[in-house]
Amino acid sequence: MSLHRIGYPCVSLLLGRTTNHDCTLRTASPEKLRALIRQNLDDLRAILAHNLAHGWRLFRVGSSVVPFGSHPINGVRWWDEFRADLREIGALVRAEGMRLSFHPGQYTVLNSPDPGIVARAVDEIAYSARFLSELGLDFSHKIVVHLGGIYGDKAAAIERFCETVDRLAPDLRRRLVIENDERSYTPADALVVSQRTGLPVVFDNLHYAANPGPGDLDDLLGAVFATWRAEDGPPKVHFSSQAAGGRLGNHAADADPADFKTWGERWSRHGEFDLMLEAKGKDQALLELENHL
DNA sequence: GGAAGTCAAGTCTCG
DNA sequence: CGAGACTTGACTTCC
Repeated sequence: MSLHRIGYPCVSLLLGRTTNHDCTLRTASPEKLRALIRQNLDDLRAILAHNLAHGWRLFRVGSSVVPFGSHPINGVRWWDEFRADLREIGALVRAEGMRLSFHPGQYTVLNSPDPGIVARAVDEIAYSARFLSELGLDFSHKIVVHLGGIYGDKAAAIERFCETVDRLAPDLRRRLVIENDERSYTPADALVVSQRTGLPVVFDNLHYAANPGPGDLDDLLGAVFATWRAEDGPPKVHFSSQAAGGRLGNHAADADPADFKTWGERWSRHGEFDLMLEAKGKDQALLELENHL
């Protein structure tokens, strides 16, 4: 299998640590935010060391690593105050050939007809990009976003997404990658946007199962992998198994080894890739999976 | 200390 | 047109 790096998002269940400690807006204060950032960076460092010990070199940083990182309530100059920690973590990542990413949540919508929503989405991208840059990481360390809503006219919605991306500062645009989702945008849609914007495409197998759209799977995968240029690093994929008995698209607690083998071999036909396991069981599920291979 | 309620934000569907 | 789902863990409050 041409699997290069493997990893999981945000939380280590094995260590009981997370990069997502946060607070409510109501109780946020500079002192509290500082304490949370400190805790998140400490946990990030511990998680990366633990991951290395297992040979896991891919990790998604939680969007709350700096709580309210793109919100006006957070005026902490975290890039100054935690410079030493950020540099140390970044040096470890580079020295060990690890790859980090962000994946902002459902509220980050770059193609909304509402300019205020788009502006806040751009702020969230800017904060995430800044975090990776303050670590000293190159543009292979990505920010993964979905394309957003449809608003009754997919062609117009895609057009708005592309225009927003075209207007982004280069150091933000070069961090951005787009992912197919489970109800609105298929891999074929993401490829159209990629051709327009130059953004690489992340292929998610479970979203594909729920919302395959047009196109032969192997043709799609070939085209998706080809969207990654040298400066972007190897193609990234998201893998998860369907939860038994859950709604279509629900992530299972664990990775199904047969499912993993099928998709792993399918992806391998198109070249080397990095794989993010999106299971509720996080690194526990990853360990389980490796024990069954 | 455990249990229940709450949380910045957006979009879509359903009643 | 308003309410709830989506997805979701961690915090906050209550007892």
